[in-house]
Amino acid sequence: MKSGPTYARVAALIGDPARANMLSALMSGLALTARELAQEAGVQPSTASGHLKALTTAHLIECEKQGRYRYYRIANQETATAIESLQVLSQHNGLLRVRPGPKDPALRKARVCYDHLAGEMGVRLYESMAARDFFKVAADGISLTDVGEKFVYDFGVDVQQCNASRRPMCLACLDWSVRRHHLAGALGAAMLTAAFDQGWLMRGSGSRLVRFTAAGEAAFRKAFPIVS
Amino acid sequence: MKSGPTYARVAALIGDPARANMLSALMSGLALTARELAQEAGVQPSTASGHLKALTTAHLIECEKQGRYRYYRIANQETATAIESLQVLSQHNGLLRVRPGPKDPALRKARVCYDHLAGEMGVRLYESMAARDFFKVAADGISLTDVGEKFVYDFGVDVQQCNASRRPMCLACLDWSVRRHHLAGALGAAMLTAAFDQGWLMRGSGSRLVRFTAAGEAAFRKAFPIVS
DNA sequence: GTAATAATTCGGTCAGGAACGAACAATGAA
DNA sequence: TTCATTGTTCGTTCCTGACCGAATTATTAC
Repeated sequence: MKSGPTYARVAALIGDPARANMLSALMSGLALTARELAQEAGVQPSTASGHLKALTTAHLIECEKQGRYRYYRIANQETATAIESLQVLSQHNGLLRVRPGPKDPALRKARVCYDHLAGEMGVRLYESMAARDFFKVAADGISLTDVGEKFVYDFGVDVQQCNASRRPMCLACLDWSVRRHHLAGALGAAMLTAAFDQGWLMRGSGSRLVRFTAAGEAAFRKAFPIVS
Repeated sequence: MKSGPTYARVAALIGDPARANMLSALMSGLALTARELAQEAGVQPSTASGHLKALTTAHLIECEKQGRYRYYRIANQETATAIESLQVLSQHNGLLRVRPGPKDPALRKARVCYDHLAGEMGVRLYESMAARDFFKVAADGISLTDVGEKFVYDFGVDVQQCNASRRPMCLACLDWSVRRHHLAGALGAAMLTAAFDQGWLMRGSGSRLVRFTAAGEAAFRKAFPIVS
């Protein structure tokens, strides 16, 4: 019985540290370029290319060409579920390291996912805007409606500049801490910048952590009410 | 970033073909000896010993000493869940091999899990007996009550001989096809043998498949009614 | 007591695959 | 056009870890 079960190959793919680092980065829901993933894994681009090819042929990730960039992302929900269950398993079995106590709820509440807002507040922003029909859902993604465009303009976002960037305008990014979506893409980044400019929040001690000021949180909740 | 995320180590452990073969065998819910697992993996006992040590220290499996045997089993539900999700992922992505069409439902209905009955009929047997208080649940496992002992005696099982064997008498074995329990252990094996002796069922074409005769299925359903 | 079996530890061999650098192809910017 | 940047392929090096066999320990059978 030389060859193992079919799932052994998949587990071996996830089991390599470099590839696992790439997958972890992609678990943010963002699509990243090959170079960014090489950086994330701490290997040379040539090495990363081989890993990305292996992951792609196994259908764990998929690739989208945009100009000279290649954006990679998690291919399907099954892959995300498998990685999540492995995370759960390693945290459960690794009795060594405990989750940070007071830091964790703060991170769950609000953090930066690369350059946009994630956590509960990020989910609130997305769902509040979605409930008010600021987004238009198309086959290739989501985009702003007219009223949505007016809203983000009033919020302090230069819509023209967002459109000009090569980056996808709007992205619905799955939030793995709360299992719901938040807003990513150029618009997500621009809105976070606008919120910073208005003094609503500041970067916290950790690299990903952001903290709302008291007045900023009140203003945020008013600007993004929960609409049923 | 040389070292990967914590779950990479777990995935790598599962990713080795020999270890994956062992885990697959243990996913039956049975506790197996080191030698049986070496056989299952197709490696020498010395090699298997190293694998088992690695899996044990990672808390993926756990070991119980009984005389000169060491019984290994899946350590916890998190491990089983992770392996299951990897199975799902590999089946979903491996577009190559399709599940056998007509064979599958028959296997779901009734099959042999090593030496006892599994599948829907196995679950029915266990749940029917449990509903009639034939089992007594203790901290270290389940055992027969007095009425249960009388029942299996009438069924044609030599209870004395079952007790004499070193093997655990009763085991509740999780059935991965229906996510419910069926009866394993010495009693499970003896009851399957008794059912064979009564001519209720026969071994099917596949090694694990068993088929009920029409009369046998009727008698089985009468002997193990669904009690609410 | 001796023999037999289960399981582990240790030392040595060897292949798979992860890493890098160099060269090349593709695309966008000057 | 020329240059810069992204990403891939190829050839090479090298190290981890999977495997086996022999020896050792522990337990049961005779």
